[in-house]
Amino acid sequence: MPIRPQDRADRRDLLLRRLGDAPGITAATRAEEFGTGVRTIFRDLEALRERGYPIESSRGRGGGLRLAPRWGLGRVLLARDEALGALLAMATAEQLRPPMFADDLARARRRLLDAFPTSERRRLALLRQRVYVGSPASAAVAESWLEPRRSVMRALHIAFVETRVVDIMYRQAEGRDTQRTIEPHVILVNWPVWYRVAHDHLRDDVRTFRFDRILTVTVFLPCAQQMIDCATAGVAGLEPL
Amino acid sequence: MPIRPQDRADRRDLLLRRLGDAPGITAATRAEEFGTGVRTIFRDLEALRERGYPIESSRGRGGGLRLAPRWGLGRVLLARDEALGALLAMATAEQLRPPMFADDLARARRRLLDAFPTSERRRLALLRQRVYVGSPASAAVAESWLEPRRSVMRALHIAFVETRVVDIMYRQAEGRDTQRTIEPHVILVNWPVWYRVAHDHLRDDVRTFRFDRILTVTVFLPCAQQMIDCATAGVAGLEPL
DNA sequence: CAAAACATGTCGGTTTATGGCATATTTTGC
DNA sequence: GCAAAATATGCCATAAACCGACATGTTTTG
Repeated sequence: MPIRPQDRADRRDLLLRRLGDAPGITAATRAEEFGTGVRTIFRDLEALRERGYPIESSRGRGGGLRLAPRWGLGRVLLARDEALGALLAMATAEQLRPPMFADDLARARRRLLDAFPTSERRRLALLRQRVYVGSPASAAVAESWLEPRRSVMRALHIAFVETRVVDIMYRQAEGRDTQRTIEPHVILVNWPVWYRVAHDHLRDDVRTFRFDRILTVTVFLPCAQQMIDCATAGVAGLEPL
Repeated sequence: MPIRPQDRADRRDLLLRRLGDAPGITAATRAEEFGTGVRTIFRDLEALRERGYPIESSRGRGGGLRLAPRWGLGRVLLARDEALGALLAMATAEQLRPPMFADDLARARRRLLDAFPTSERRRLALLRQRVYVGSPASAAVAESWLEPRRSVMRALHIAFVETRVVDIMYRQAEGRDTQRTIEPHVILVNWPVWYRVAHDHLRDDVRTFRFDRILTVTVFLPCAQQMIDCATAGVAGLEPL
């Protein structure tokens, strides 16, 4: 079952992954596997090592090749939204002050940020400081927590990472619904209740809004004075420009 | 200031990033920037589009190229430990049941897992289920929380992801120190206090251990009956095989 | 000591990538 | 409406690279 990678780069990526997957295979076997010459495999190994992958080899009978076992992942390809979700999750976790993996986490966050275009990097770097984990909700408050609407959450998510101004319809504790124009600043977790801390334009004050009490969201698009009701229309039209 | 990428793959990655960074540049400018022909740039564009990157172009005066602005990061290169840290953070954040970015997060987690060698993937996929966020610590307990030792945490981190058996020296609430042989199962966060839930071999029971009360850690290495005191010797010797 | 494996050098043939040119198409400015 | 500017595509000769094969050296194991 020889594999035929399309590209040289392809072949090298594949080889790297195989080396991590199944250690101890000889170069000759790999050559057969990829339908190529042995020399090519060694050239690939050289190139990979030059790129910094710690490929180990043992000579003699029973020898073979392997990628140092606790090393390198191949490349991780994340779509933008996935990377954003990951960043937010990492920001949240960091707020819990994990004693165990904090260093690795910080480095991973920086790497993830580096993958964003420079124009966004600065903005997203601050995102971490906009998530807070507070003291937990009282039993009574936690009791009343409902699953928030997905469509509302999608819109709030975007408004949060883009720091856009939104109009929301908010159901107050007494049951009255009011319209607010707020500037989303900060997310606050009083577990299991999630809040948004925002500047309320109407009251000119900082208030907290429970996610599950936000009924509809309207995002203001700065570029076109356009308003798109994200709660009903989805977010497809949100591409700026 | 022409840049000279080493490789064709390199050049294409660079081009992709530039397209996201600075939109609206013309192909001719890019060619000059990379010290290559215009034709090559167009070929690169073709290849990148084939790979699925939504590169937009506008013709005519003032036209140019750009990557659709909210799209694709380039490749994210994470070292193994960084990826593990990210996974753990994401697991922790997921336990908080974030209403906002849960979907993206789950997808990102899967992508990250896919980058691990198949042998580890299954094991790491279960890692998510071994992190719990419980009800928060009482004021009295939170008050007594100390910063745990870094060296201890490093060792515990490894023992956790590898599910190794460890010997610990544990300081009980009354101040007595006892030696335990425990099997690390689960991490429990009663914010801000982090616990390890583990099976205690001596008592044959499941107990919780506060991170800040664990004084030393000794990790058992299954392969060589060897024991390495990670709290003092670091973890360099932990490479299995 | 011989076999097995990694590692490296060289060489000729082949493949591929590249750059230049021509050309079509779309958009914009005048 | 025309010229200029830009994307987009095809073709081709050439230069670069890649590759396989062979030779050779080195390390490890039985």
